[in-house]
Amino acid sequence: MSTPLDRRSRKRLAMRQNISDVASRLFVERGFDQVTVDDIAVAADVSRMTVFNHFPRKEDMFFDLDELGREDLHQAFEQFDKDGDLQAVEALRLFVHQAVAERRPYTRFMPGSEKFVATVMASEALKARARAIRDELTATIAVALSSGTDSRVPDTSTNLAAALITATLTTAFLEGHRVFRLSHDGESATATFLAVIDQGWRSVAVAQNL
Amino acid sequence: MSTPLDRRSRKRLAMRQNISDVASRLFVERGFDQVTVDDIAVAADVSRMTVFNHFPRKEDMFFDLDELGREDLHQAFEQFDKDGDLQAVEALRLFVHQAVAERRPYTRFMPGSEKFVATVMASEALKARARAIRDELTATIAVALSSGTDSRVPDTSTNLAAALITATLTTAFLEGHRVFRLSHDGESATATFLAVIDQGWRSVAVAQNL
DNA sequence: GCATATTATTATACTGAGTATAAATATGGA
DNA sequence: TCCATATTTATACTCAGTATAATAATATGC
Repeated sequence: MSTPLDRRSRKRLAMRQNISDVASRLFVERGFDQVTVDDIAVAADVSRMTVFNHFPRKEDMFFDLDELGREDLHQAFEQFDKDGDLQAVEALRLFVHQAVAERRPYTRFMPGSEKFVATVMASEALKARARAIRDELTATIAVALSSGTDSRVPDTSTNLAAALITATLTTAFLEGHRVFRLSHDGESATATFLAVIDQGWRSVAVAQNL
Repeated sequence: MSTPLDRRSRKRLAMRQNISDVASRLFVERGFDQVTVDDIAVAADVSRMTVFNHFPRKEDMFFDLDELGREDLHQAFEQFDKDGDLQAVEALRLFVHQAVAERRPYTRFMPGSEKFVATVMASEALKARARAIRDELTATIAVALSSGTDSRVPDTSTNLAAALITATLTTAFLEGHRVFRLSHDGESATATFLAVIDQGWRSVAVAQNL
């Protein structure tokens, strides 16, 4: 998966990571909209243009996309046979459960992630980016669900299923954090998260059966 | 509902409408991102600040929110008893069917609306605003669904139901327009739209029954 | 090592959305 | 007409994002 990197690539990665880290710290401390790109450049001790060289949008420094489990998702679909939509949908549900069991970062409800979520919630720009990522995820899932079918391009039922799945994932995530904010109990937050997942998935199954 | 307006209010409304019309025409002609607020101000023969006085965001000139059926939605809920979620959900489905039957603007699939959708699709900024409106709608529906219950504040199941409903509405809309783009047949586009609605609503019913 | 091509950083200048403020103008009521 | 309240306007600003060209760092061929 990962080839050994030469020095240039390593330095580039390190630069990128440093900018992202510095920016994320500032965002959490002061709020996304209260931090300018100049602030970040100064704090990271680079020029403003270097920041934009690594991150085309300010929001990208906070949503470090590759960390959010996109590659995981691809793996999830590859792990299972896909000769029917229903199987792929169930594979996805199992993947989510597995991710929780393995305590992958994006499935954990704890003070750290609470601050992350709070920072997103406090900024229209970050919420907008989160919504865009959500829609990209819907498209990705729709394509994945249809890759096992004849047409290869998502039909109406598949697009509906993908939209319902993403809606479920989003709600599970939000409700999990809502419970955590109220209870400060990661266990019950996770339980809520998985309950929403399973409840939503049963709905998708209905949509799948025409 | 509407009180008779004095001249000042009438002038204000007319100014707002004119700016919105001029802007929308330019957006459709050239694309949202190819039109600056200055362009709009010049075309409407007002100062730039007047434009922002009536529309805090550039996107608001294209999404004339009150035209998109928000008040209709409130009416939809008021028309029905709400002593249980299931009834409110069904009321909403009937409202959508009724809106189609009455050929309300936002349920029509025709060349005019095709250009509208194409303009939105061609602009990240407009798509972002559409997503934000979608989330607001989800919250509105969640509150409406829970207003008949004891707690009055949406619980987890209600939030999931609202999210599934919005996902269904969005998919129905997009699939309707996709069919129309392919077939140029408003009838089959509408049929697809309603089919997705009913399919999605059956899913919601499942989520509602725990 | 040295010359050369490639890539990364930087300075500078620009566009365009959105905000703040205060002056000027229009409207409504007495 | 006089006064109060809205509305429009000019001006100046902040900040994200883009374009470009110069400089610095790194990789490669010799």
